Amino acid sequence: MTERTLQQLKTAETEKISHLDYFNIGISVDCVILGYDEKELKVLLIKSDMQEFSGLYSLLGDFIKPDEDLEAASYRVLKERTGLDDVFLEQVKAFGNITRHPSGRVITIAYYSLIDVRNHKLQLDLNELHWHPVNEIKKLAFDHKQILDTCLGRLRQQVMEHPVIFNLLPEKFSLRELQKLYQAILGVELDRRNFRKKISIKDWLLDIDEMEVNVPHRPGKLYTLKKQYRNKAAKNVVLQMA
Amino acid sequence: MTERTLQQLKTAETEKISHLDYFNIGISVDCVILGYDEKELKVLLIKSDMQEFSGLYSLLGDFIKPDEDLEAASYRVLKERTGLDDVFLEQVKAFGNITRHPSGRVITIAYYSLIDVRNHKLQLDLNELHWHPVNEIKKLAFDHKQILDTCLGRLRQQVMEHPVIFNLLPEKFSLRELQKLYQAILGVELDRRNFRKKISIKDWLLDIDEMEVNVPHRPGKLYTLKKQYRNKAAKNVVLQMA
DNA sequence: AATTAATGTGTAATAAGTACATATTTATTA
DNA sequence: TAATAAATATGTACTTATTACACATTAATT
Repeated sequence: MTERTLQQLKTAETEKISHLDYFNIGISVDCVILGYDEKELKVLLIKSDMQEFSGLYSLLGDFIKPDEDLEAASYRVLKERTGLDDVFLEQVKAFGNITRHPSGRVITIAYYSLIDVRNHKLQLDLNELHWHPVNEIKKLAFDHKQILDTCLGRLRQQVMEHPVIFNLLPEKFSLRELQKLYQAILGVELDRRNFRKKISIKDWLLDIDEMEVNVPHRPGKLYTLKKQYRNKAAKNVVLQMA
Repeated sequence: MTERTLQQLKTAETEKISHLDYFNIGISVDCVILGYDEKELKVLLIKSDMQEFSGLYSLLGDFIKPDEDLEAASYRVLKERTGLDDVFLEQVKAFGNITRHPSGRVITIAYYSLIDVRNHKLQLDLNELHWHPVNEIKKLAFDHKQILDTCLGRLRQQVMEHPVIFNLLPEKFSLRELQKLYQAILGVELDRRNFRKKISIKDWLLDIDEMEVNVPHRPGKLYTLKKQYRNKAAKNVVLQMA
């Protein structure tokens, strides 16, 4: 902020009209909540009942409260919608086209969140929330398709560099499950031996000396993410990037 | 945005108190305007005259107008402050801690911009703007040091992947100049032969069959960035990432 | 007992990254 | 004008990472 803008802020605080000029922009957060289930990457959506978007789904979001940090607002949306609070969440980008919201000017800050669907009990029914396979989504309300695509792009960018993908898996998982998940996110087939070599070089995993159970084939070893890489808070990820 | 939040928006529009609840957050853009001069990476700063930050410098920013796109706001700041309009600009991150602005709640969206200092005539004197070597900056007003560091991190991340660095150089440049700039940004020494190999593999450059002049040593060849990579608009970069 | 569907493992070939030295060119200086 | 300074231009051996690819083994199911 600069001198001149502070000047403007002070002016805005004393004059009613200026105040409205500078403060009638709404600010929201929107969360791309991703889960992995039945071999697909899915996103949590709610049906839009806005006339403009009838029949379309939208991301989960809410307005930011004046006394609420950005991260707090996105965690609150998650908590309110899913009941979860110990989840991975990272800011991706602000979206602010003038026309993006039919009811007025709303700038939104997009976050993406990764959730282990199997392990957490979500309270989906209460809110008419549903998981939708990301690959089948053609159109969403507002600019939410663009937000979704941007967040998926960020996820793909992060996934080979940082151990974020494990937030989508249960604590114990096999290398097959992990590889399938990478393939679902990256949209490519990976060679099994090369994949295992690559993962083992990163040294993220701990062999816990347990085996898969209830699989209709030879069970694989189970692994877990090493403790030092378990960073669910967005803060940690942000620090890594800086 | 969801049903419930739209509900809230509509409520906010009709009730005075709720309106103030949801709309008394200020939104600004702040620009990390980077230039390269005299072998150093520099950032354009203005002296803060807020009491809270006396003696400190701050980034260039302004409030977003209700009828103004985010990108338009940051381009406007650049244009007003430097007179430039054909520059590289990319959004990095929103910063929204409750306490980040002493005068009230202000969420800011940070952009970074890359400018060829030698080629553009900046109107710096009018605004009391000055270039500061980024390596000498210890403290800035607001959370601007954190914003600067985050933007520099983003720049470092981009610089080997995408041809953005050329926005800091004149149209024609030698490989020595390019290497010095990479070194300034990345903070490392690079081997000259390996650097040239790496750059030539990327196939970004066009040999224009000209030589440096007025250098106190053997002149090097001059190169220019191939036309297909000249993307100054932030839009293009965003698309690449998605 | 046979079948199914996985697991677990290694090597050769190619590509990319790193470390490193010498002859050449131009401007400057003695 | 000869010597010096400061850079340019260029290649190879070594190491590391990536890719392509096949077979014996295990447990559950039929």
